[in-house]
Amino acid sequence: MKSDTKTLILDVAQRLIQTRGHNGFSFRDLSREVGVRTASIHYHFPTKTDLAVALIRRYREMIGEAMADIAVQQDSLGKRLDATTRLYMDTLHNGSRICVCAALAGEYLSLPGAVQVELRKLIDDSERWISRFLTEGRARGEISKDNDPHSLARLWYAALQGALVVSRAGNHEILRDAAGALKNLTLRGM
Amino acid sequence: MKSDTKTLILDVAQRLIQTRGHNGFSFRDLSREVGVRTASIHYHFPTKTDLAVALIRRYREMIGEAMADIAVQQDSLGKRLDATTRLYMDTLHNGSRICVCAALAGEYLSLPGAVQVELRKLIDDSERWISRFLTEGRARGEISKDNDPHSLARLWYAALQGALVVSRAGNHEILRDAAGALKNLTLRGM
DNA sequence: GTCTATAAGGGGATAGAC
DNA sequence: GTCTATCCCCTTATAGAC
Repeated sequence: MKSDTKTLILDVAQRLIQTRGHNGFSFRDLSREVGVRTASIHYHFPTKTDLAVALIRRYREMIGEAMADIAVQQDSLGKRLDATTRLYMDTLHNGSRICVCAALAGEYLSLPGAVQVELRKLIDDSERWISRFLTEGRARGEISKDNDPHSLARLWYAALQGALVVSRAGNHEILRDAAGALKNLTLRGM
Repeated sequence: MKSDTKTLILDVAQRLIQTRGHNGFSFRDLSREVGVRTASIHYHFPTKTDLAVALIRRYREMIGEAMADIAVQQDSLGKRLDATTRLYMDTLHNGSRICVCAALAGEYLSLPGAVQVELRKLIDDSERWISRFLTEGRARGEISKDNDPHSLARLWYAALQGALVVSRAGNHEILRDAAGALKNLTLRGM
């Protein structure tokens, strides 16, 4: 059993960050939900910064695995973009969560330096995965050669992150509409 | 002189929300920067919720005026989208701020109900302005009739908000690249 | 690994003097 | 309008018993 306290703390902390942000939860909140005292949480993660860093690192690995799965299971650009969009939709529909990236980036200038560093790695990684999908799709003629896959990847990533954030506060249809419109534009005429 | 304490409090609070988020600043922070004691801030805004609500309301008016100016000064869809993009770029380059919308939406589930309500109004308003630009542009034949202006407006708003958030934490070129790519896709072949 | 107890400071908010 | 003084609770974090 690796479903021990340490893992449970990370699970709960991640959900709290995705719903309330880094400054929106405390060790006390964690304590209540995990079922141990705050001192026990400090045993596993000496400081809140240690916890946040470990959490982002784990999240980055999870995203990496999910995107690698998509790369293996989906053979066309259209399907890969759909699957990526679905990944974000699932996040939103799982307790109104947004991506850890957008949640933390929103309060970026209040974050400890070590957390900022991990966050940048998460963004770089995620952007690279979408960039790879677009580059491979372009090589296979699935989108116009006029497109710069790197800029287009940044657009996709920004749009997905932003749609998640705005959808939660506004209307959940925004994510579906925005992603649908972007897919149409990306593959138009192909 | 309307540049009184109340206005100064709103100015500083807005900057702090745009850089650190709602849970990332305190009355003490305001006190230091405005130059009055926290009790004086409570005189102008009894609770932090009152302050946030007033601030979003004012921000919404400012955005409305800026978008109305764009509607008057720019006569083509391309120019209007460029001017809107520039509005967001200016925000990012003014002390690494993001839009009040994205800053608050990131910690949505930790916000007081009254603040959530004001935030939704801000999102609706902003989306409507972009939707109007796209609808008018479509009627003038500046984009394909295949586009649904409403979905496209949601894409534009999500992309701009997300690009701002991700750019600040990652790389400021993301906003330029994402907005450039989206403009190309939107006007492609026209 | 988890607990109790506690430190030292920050949080929003109020009463009442000036 | 702004101040001092204060309330009461929450915050992260540590020491040391079990």
